[in-house]
Amino acid sequence: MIRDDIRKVLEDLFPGEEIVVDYVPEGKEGDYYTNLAFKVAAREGKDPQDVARSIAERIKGPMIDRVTVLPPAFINFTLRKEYLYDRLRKKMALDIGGGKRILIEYVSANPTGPINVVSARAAAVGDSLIRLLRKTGYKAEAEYYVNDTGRQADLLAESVSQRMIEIKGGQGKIPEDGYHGEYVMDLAREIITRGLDGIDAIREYSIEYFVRDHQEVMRDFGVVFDVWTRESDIYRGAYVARVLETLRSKGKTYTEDGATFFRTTEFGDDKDRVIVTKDGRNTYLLPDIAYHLHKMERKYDLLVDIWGPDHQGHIKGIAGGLQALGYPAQALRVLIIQEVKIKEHGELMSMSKRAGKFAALADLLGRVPRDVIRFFFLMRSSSQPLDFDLDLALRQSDENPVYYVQYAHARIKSIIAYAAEGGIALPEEADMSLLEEKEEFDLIKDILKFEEILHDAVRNLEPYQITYYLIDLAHDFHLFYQKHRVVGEDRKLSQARLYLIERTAITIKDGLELLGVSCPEKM
RNA sequence: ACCCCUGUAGCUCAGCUGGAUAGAGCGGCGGUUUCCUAAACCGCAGGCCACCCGUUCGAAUCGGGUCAGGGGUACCA
Repeated sequence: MIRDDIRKVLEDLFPGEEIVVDYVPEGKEGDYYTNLAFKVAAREGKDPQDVARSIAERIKGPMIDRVTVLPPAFINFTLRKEYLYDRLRKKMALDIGGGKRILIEYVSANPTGPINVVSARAAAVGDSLIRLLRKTGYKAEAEYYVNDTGRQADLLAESVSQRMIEIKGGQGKIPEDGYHGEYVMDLAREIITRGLDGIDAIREYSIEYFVRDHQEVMRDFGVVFDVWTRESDIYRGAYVARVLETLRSKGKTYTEDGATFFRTTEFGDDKDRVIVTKDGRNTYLLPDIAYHLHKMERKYDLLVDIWGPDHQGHIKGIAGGLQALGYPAQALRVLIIQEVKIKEHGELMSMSKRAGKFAALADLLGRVPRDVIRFFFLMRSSSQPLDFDLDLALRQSDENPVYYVQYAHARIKSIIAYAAEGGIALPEEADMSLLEEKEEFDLIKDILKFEEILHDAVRNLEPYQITYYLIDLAHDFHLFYQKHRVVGEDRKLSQARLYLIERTAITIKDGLELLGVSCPEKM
């Protein structure tokens, strides 16, 4: 990385100093800057600009063409052209992970209804993270957890069986906290047609019905999971019993009013949580801790959970559970993805399961192309609530940023094809010293920046940064295209520019790939 | 009452490990095509970065408080 190369030069001059190197804002001289002089001057009580000048004189590096000091005391670096050409020729150093194993669990929607748009956002983020981590040298696996047992499964079965009674002309009564959605009717009809009866058979069929549904919808969304783990497997493997036993023996539980409490307050929770109710049922927390123990025993270097905002309160319970079992706090990272609202005709639509007609991902996929959905979901930081602008998403024009990026790629491919027709093939190597225009350098620097963007995205586990980068890159390409002809009289120059735009196209393609968005050759 | 997220241009949002005149897209207004895709490009207008106090050479960014919006606070998941 260029950023690190510069940082190393500075670290040699100031060992142990925490050095910040960042991009120079548009319109200022230089490419990267450091604020080092401010810190040194503050510490030594000297004039920052004097300090900056004396530091600038001592800076030398093969990548640096010019060092400029700008008030109040910025030290700016202009990169050498030859260095840029050279970097462009080289492969990017993308092995960040060194083969570390990371498990990302996401979506994990209960098999009691269709997948909603918040889960869809988690799917887009999770899948993109998997792609990003694999690209950067991690062994990343995607996992979907299926809650196929417990109270919710019972409630679903009960709701379905009551609907079956209604369909048959009887008087059904759905439990108050049961499932009232229209989809339960469809399921009830299907079960009647199949001639199934008895609550166990109904439960099993209903659960499998939604597991299949989730698998299909995820496939349609282009999201592939490596492992589908079931809660029933966790029980069968006696993980639940083991967790309970371990917590007890370590004194992390106590009994009150007949219920068993786990001392989550020891791990920063605001109150202790029940894990076994007074009538002897396990709450969700216990099997969930057991599930995480199951993950841990599969030997991952890091567990990542992606949850919706409604699960915020459970972090302490799970994290505390793992710590109580002897695992370090850093072994688990929980990402909370904020909510999604669909906006149509300027109005936000309710996302409640019953009221919202686009609450289900399958419905949204029926109206908006997959590429657009995924791109839009990845345009915001996960920690930000997201308003999905349906009108903009449906516009197949310049205003839609997905097409803006894809178009840059298609345009490049078209130019390359045009050049080939005229007898100028895409060169393996080119004389890059012919590239001297500002727009050309901007493009080269953009391409090289990709490596830095990926590093940042990995560090923050935030793929949305890639989305912004791609819009930026596409813009700089379009700008270059507007000002300069690629295929022209000068054959050597044409080849150099072809090489440059091909590298641009590859970067766009790689970037879109990380987002799970397609990259058409023609538009 | 407590916990989490948020408050930046008319709208949707970047920027927040503190740094240079606060950026982009959309919307508004005005331009660009004898030429490789106009799904493009350029210009103009538009901001007490919610408010107050503090830390600092320096605050949209960090800390405390206030106000406003959303979500969560089950022996449900």
